Amino acid sequence: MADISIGKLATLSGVKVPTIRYYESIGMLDAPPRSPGGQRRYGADHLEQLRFIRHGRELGFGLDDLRALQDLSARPDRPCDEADAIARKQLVDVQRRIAGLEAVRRELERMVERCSHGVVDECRVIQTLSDHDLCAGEH
Amino acid sequence: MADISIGKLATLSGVKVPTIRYYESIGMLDAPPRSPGGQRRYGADHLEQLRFIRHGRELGFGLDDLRALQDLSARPDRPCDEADAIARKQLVDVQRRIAGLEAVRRELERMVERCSHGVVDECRVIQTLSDHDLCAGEH
DNA sequence: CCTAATTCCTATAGCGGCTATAGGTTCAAG
DNA sequence: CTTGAACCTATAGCCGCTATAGGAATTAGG
Repeated sequence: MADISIGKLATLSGVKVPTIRYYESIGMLDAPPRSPGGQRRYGADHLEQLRFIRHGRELGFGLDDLRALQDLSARPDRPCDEADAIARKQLVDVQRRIAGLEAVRRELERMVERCSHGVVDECRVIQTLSDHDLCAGEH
Repeated sequence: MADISIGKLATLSGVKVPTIRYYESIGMLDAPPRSPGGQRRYGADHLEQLRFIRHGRELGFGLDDLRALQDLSARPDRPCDEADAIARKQLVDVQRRIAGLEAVRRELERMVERCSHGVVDECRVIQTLSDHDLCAGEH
């Protein structure tokens, strides 16, 4: 499991090659040793680190939050309040975004349902955009 | 309702001053006439145009879609199929995003609920990020 | 009418989180 | 030993703004 090329690491982690280099450049991923010719050679620890980042990104965490969580995971004896707080903040944020998108979804459904498939002048889609008062609720 | 300054237009439309200038710079908003000193002077038509854009943005449309919808609304005798298609595409996209966020929300709720409020080593938040197998579903 | 505060102007850079391109080097298979 | 794939760096671009700097114009008050 050692001396993995960046391409192999990309396949194993599901993170694209340029993204891996980007993570290294901003200090999210430890810089690996290099081959004699200067190419990156990763180990199992890098794969683990990258999977942690990827999983966090899938859950919508920002890279700064993930950096904080990474730092915490390196100190296993510290209380986990901070990690908990970051996750809760993320949950609240996701809930807020869902609520916003639900309102948008309802409005779009209304628009599309009422479209008469006639000409633009009578089109509910265009009308609704022009006049917010045609909307059912706020968004 | 004529000769509105950019600041007033911002208040009336709910779009910030730099954003209005940005919209003009990318051709989303018609360039208004200028005062003798070179300041922008808007009319009621600009306000309407800007409210259209703002409303569309609130519904999550991209600026390219809004440009297409703007063009359509200028041709009231054309069939509204295209506007309908854009709105439907947007609805599908919003539904997809909601579904993704719901999956994320469930996972975050699980993480947070199971946090024992102990030390990092036993923290479900960190553990789950490190090991995707601890997740209930895909996301 | 003059001043001072506020608003306005342009141009440019930065945000997050990548992604794409160009032009070159190294590696691995045959 | 050759070829072609994968690698390297550096830079620019994506979206939709937002912030900053360094001025010029406008407006309200005295």
